[in-house]
Amino acid sequence: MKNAIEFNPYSKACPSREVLGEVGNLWSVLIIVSLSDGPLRFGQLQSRIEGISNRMLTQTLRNLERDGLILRTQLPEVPPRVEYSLTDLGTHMLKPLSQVEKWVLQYMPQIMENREKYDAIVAE
Amino acid sequence: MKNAIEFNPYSKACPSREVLGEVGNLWSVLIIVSLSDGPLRFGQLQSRIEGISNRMLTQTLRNLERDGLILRTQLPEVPPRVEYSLTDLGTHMLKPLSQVEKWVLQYMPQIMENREKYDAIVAE
DNA sequence: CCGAATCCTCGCTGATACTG
DNA sequence: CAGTATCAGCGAGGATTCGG
Repeated sequence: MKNAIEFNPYSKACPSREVLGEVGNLWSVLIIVSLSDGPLRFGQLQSRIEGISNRMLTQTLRNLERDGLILRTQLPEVPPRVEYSLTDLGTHMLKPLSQVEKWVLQYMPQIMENREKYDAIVAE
Repeated sequence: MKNAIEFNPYSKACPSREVLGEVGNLWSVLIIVSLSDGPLRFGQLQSRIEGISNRMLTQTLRNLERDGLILRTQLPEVPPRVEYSLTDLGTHMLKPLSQVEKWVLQYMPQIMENREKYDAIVAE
């Protein structure tokens, strides 16, 4: 498992599966895409991503920081000011992730329609 | 919420958030990308996606079918033969999703490295 | 072979309260 | 402001069994 080519998310124990699940996670996507415009503070993220709990925001930020996708910068001020920004790696991941978000938004109407049809058929 | 432009995953109650979470889900990604080569049967999917349980495979397939991303085709044979294939909509979603998978695989080594560094620092 | 149904558990997640 | 700590619930998900 030394070479990149050997990573395989279809394999049960491969760490790439974990990463794929983590990166694809809703909160991660929303956070990463949010940071595409530039650095944001903890509170700014929390208000932008409506409904994310304190706990989940913290936890997801930590994971992303650990993977090196985002950078946490604590400014020496009072009251504390912490900014989160995308690293180069994070910027790379942003591209495909924002595509996913874009596609979902674009096809939402069709998906909604499909669901209605499906539910109507199943309900009969 | 009639227009596509009005969907917003940053809004708590918007259905696009649910869809984004569902599509980004690990199992969904692996299934959709798996089907990019052509139709696969239930059992084929289960063996390709190592470790997915009967239950999760069924459930995820149903959700994807409901959203209209995949098509379930039951062939009139004995024993039963069921094939799953991507719909046009599914094929559209495949593009960004396979990109995500590709990026993850490509940067896995760096991510692993970042994690080690992070853990080493935190552990001290 | 495909999958529905059931049971059970474990950890994700939210809510709340508290600290530097 | 930016978290950490703790607790409770609840739903995702695995294992197993059964049916078409």
